[in-house]
Amino acid sequence: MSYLDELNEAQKKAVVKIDGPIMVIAGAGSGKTRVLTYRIIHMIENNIDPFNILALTFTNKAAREMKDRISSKIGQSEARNIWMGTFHSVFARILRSEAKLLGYPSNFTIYDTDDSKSLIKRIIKELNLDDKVYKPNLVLSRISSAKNNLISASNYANNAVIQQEDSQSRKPELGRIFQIYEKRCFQAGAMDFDDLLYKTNILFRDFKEVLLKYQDKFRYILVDEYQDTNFSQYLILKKLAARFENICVVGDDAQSIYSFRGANIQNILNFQKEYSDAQVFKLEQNYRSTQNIVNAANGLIAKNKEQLKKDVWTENTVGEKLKIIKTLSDNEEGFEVANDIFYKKANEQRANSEFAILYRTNSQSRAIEEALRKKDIPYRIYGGLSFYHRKEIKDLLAYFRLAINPKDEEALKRVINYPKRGIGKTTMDKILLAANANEVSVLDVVHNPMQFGVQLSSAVITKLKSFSDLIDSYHKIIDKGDAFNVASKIASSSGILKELYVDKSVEGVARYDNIQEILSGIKEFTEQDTIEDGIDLPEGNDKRTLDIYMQDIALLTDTDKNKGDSNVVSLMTIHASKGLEFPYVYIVGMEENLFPSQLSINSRTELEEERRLFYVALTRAETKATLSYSTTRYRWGNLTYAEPSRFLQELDVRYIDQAVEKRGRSDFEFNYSPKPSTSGLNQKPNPSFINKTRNLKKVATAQPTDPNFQAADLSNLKKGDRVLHQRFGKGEVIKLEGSSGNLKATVEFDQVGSKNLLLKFAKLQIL
DNA sequence: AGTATCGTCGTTTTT
DNA sequence: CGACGATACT
Repeated sequence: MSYLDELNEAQKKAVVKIDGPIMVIAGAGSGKTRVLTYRIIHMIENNIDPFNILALTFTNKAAREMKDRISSKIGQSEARNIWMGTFHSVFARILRSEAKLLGYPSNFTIYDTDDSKSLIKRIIKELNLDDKVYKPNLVLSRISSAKNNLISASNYANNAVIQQEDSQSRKPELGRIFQIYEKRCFQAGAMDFDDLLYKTNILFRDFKEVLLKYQDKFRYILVDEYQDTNFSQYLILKKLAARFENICVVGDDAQSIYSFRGANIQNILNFQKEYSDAQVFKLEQNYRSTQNIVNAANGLIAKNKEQLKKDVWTENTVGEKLKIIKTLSDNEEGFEVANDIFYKKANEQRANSEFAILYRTNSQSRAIEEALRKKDIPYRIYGGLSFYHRKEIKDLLAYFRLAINPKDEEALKRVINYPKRGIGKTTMDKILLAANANEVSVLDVVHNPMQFGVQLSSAVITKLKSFSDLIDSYHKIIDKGDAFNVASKIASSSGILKELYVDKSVEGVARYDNIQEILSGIKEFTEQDTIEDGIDLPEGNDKRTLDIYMQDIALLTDTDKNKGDSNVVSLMTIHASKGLEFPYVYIVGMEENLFPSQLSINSRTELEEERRLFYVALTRAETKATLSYSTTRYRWGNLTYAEPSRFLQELDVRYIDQAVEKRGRSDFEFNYSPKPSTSGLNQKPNPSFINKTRNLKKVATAQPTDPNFQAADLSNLKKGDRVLHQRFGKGEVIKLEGSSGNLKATVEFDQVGSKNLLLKFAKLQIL
């Protein structure tokens, strides 16, 4: 029983109580993964059959790592029988084996967000609706949240309250779009991400014997990151656990950061109400971070109202205080961060892999990357545009998808004219229309357009025929060989390889390389003996065919890819950093309207979520956290002013290196003249630095800066005033907002359009 | 049918 | 800025 000695008292309690409903509230860095792992080991040591254990994690990577640890303690032959994976991958697997009951083929396609969006765009167009009113993104998120709350398309369309809501927002057709969307997915043999959960609920609701089967199988259920589950997931768990009630959820309400995806923090807050005999254990000792980091994070999160009480503490050293870097541009911010890393590496012999740079939005990575490259610091971006989302990869995968599931409409649309086959837009419009009218798959129509009343020239019909023959031939060989064999056959005979090979441009070569990379990935898959997503092959099925490969990667994200333990600096969004830890963490872009995001600052709950996000970011750091902000930043192509984030001021000054410069101080001005700075690192550029590093056009079109340009007293500025700005020229004030000392004006400039200006920065004269 | 060019619009965050 | 769609031209 040596493994129990590796746990503290609280952890031990959470591990040894095997039966009944249990909630573990695990503070950041408190050994949550260890508890989950040891708990499973403990269960197996106590003769619980691994076949009866279901462990749900947030990422496939987390599942794989946990499985590896368990394997190393109890052996792979036992560990492999545990069902372990994300909600999506586990229930996708169940749905595949029960698909027939729902009228789906077991090789159904999983539509990713791009597929869903493209289908929605198509439907909006077919209905002749205005896509400025029915924005595809908005429609998709409406549908998504409906599904996550188990509202079906027909429920949605027939619900009076929803209807009224949608009419009021001038979008009465949302229900109709939803219904068509659902129908089209079904006809294409496709489920989107939300369907994987939604249809699981339907399956368990409508087929009691199926539910019973899985209840009986999964007698012990463990859920990681419970704070980020949504209603649909909650209900699946509730149903599965109803019979034995051996459910253990682990999470931290302070780290709930996925409400935009339907995650409902109430799930964790209400667990005790749900299971009245639930035992609750709290893990409060932090093993990860220094006292300064833990204390700073505690003080911050205390500002949130809604949370379970806990008291995170650490025995670690006090450590260095948090450092705050102020810069004058986003480029300079990148420079300072790269510089800091450079010196830490040199002076303290740190490895690249000890550093992480975290940001709120993916677009912030650019400036950072540039700076790291200049300093020759190797880095890797996690998340962002995933490998699997690159155009050439998606094109090739679309052929695979179509070969596996010939009804897959989105895949077909993608490749029917790539490489060029002379099948254009008009032809496709006719075909899609006919497919819908006749309720058959698109490929059926392609195969025989006349039969469905499509008028086309015989030349086009021949082209269509040869395409559908091609797909048919792929479909026939899909399980007639190993994945690599079939994949390379498709890659070359479809013409994709050739298309990219002849393109000798830099991008073309890169694309060709990417195709080679995915093919060698498939080769690797063909040769390995277990599947890397944390779920092993169904018993008795050890064929390494292309359709199994596609199932394997459909739900993989970039973060899941194991790119070796190469020694590089990690760049990622804060969301992607959840669950990770690094000795040195840089959190960049600590600015109002960026972090917290401007979309969140008007609602208490959303602002609290941003604060939790900051909490997550801070608590990734083991040794030192460095925060940075810039007073200006390029946003969608033009320069904007930025104020330091309110979160900086929420940090207790006792834990930071240098007092945060309070907003409203006069030395915050953009027109900054070099003067002694407290940080040393901060003082370098004058404003020209900002322009030089950007494109030269901007400098050329800008008004020359007049050093004698004086700002007027703006305290009497009001709406409708005409003003003069030294760079933007003349304009009219159309809006004023904010409190005095912090006033923001929206000015419609005659030449350059509308700009938001902070009056304490902007040099304006009233005309 | 295919290509070139222009205008539009947007951004959190991801399974 | 950059992706994408609509438009106009070859």
